[in-house]
Amino acid sequence: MSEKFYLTTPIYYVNSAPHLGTTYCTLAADTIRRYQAMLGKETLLVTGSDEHSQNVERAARKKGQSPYDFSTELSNEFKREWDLFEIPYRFIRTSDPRHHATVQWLFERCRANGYITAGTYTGQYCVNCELYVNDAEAGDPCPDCGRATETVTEENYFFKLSAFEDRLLKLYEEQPEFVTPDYRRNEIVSFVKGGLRDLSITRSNLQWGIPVPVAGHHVFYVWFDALISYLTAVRDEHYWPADVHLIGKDILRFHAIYWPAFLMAADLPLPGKIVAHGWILKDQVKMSKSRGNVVRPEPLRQVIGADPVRYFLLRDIPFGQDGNFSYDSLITRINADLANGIGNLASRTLTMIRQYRGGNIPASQGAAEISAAATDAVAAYRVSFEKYEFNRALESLWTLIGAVDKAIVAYQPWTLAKKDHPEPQAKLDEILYSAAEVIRLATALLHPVMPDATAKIWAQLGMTTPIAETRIDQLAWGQLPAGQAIGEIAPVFPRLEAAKVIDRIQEIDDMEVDRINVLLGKTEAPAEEVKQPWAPPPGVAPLAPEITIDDFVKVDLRVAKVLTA
RNA sequence: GCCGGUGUAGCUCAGUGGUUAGAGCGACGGUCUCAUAAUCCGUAGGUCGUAGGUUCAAAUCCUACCGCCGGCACCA
Repeated sequence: MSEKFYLTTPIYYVNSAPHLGTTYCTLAADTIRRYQAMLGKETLLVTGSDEHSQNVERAARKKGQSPYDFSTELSNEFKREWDLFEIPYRFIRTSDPRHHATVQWLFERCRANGYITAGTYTGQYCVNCELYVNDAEAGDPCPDCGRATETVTEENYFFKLSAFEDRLLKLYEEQPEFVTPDYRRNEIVSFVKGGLRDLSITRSNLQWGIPVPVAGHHVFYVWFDALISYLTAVRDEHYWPADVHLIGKDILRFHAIYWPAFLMAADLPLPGKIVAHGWILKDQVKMSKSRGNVVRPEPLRQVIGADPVRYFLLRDIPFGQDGNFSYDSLITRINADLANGIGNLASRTLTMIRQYRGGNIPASQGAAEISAAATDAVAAYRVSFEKYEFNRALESLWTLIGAVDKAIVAYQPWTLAKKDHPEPQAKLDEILYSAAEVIRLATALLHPVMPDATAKIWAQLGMTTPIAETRIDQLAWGQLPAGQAIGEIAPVFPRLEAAKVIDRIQEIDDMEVDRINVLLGKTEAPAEEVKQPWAPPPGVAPLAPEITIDDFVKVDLRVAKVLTA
């Protein structure tokens, strides 16, 4: 009976289509899941869609659809994207009757244990937008429409979050990795130490939601709905509790505080850890619909391919921190590490094996320095990977790849091949075997990150066992069988030409935007204004015509501080 | 405002008291030829945010200031 490993992404809100942020999280989750599978575990990745909200209801109505039909189309959009990225998942919708039943069941359990109370909720509400505005004072403007909000008071049900302060602090202390990375844990600890207030978990004037099993009309509000989907997805299965909830830093508090408290209140086992990642910035600024700088995954996948995109995101961004996305860094990274790095190493090694050894892996122990470096790299990779430090894991592997490239130049196999004596021939076997064996080890370790490309290299090496069934905890130097016939050689990571690639991405992105706008019921294309050249605001003199560089060097620019005026 | 973090080469970062401060990428020059105009070698580039202090010795510890980032209750 193998160990199970259950992890989740957030269930994504159906107010928009997948973007690079949701894709990042899902790709990372897929990578973690594949890694755990290669440790021999029975794995499950759950993702899904969060559908109940006033906003969704309004968007659907505007488009002339029921909230359910609207949500169905959008959740299909997420499924479609993960399918295209070839990510295996189990999908849960909050509109699913099974989920309704689970939420109600959990509510009853919490209530039976005395953690649900009836109370009065008072807050600010925008009648126009039908929106609860949370940290607003009486009369504050609505963030959406700017009209004054009204103070509303209604009878609600509350969750006694305040009863869990001590137990939560004990959890964070006894299980320090419950919240990862550690700086996020510190934030959570200090927040809880500051005292917890009870949580209003129902609303009486919303329609599109899960009915609360009490007299009168109430539906569950936000978190006592969304979080519970993780449980719904595996209800009555051996997968619970989740080993990892992978989330963005913006929803950490709900996962690290509310969620364990709900589960404690219901006497259910707690998840293993909450892992929070950062945001992806586009050219150093936060992506947002209003800025019109949202990066969509589909053009990247179509033009560059899923595997290089996955590699870039995990290699270039320290997991947990915010990271920057730019076409320039993407293309540079792919060319340097994939095309010139591992791709070229595989290519040159296999070609030499074909040319000098008739396409059969030579028999050799390999070079001592390389086998030692490889053993270290494998260990370092695993340590970093299991701490979710993907960038460091990958970096340690590329140090090894660099060492092999260096060794090839030092050995000069093309010179050795011309010498028909046992000694140089043995040296030739040694370097060729070493290089091929490093490729095998690196490819196996990289398989969770780049499932498709690594399978191709695996086949080129002549491996006959499925790469996904390789046990990465059993990798050791020297397992590449001597005499094995290599497969057909073909480049796996072609070099990218920046200008062409970017043009093609833009082209596809334009089509994507149109398609998504139809889906969301938006008629006019938004955010076009950001592409307009900058214009001076009223009262500011228009810009003078630009000058050439030749004129510019003639300009004498000086800075002065005005002391009196 | 309060709390926490951070500021090191053009870019991304490593380096928590001890030799002339490092890596990758990018730039430039050279080289091999097995390879995807790849590899490899070399060069350029840093008053380690600023000002003090502790110490025989500080990027590394302390203080102040400046900049940036995060958290400070319901942001899916």
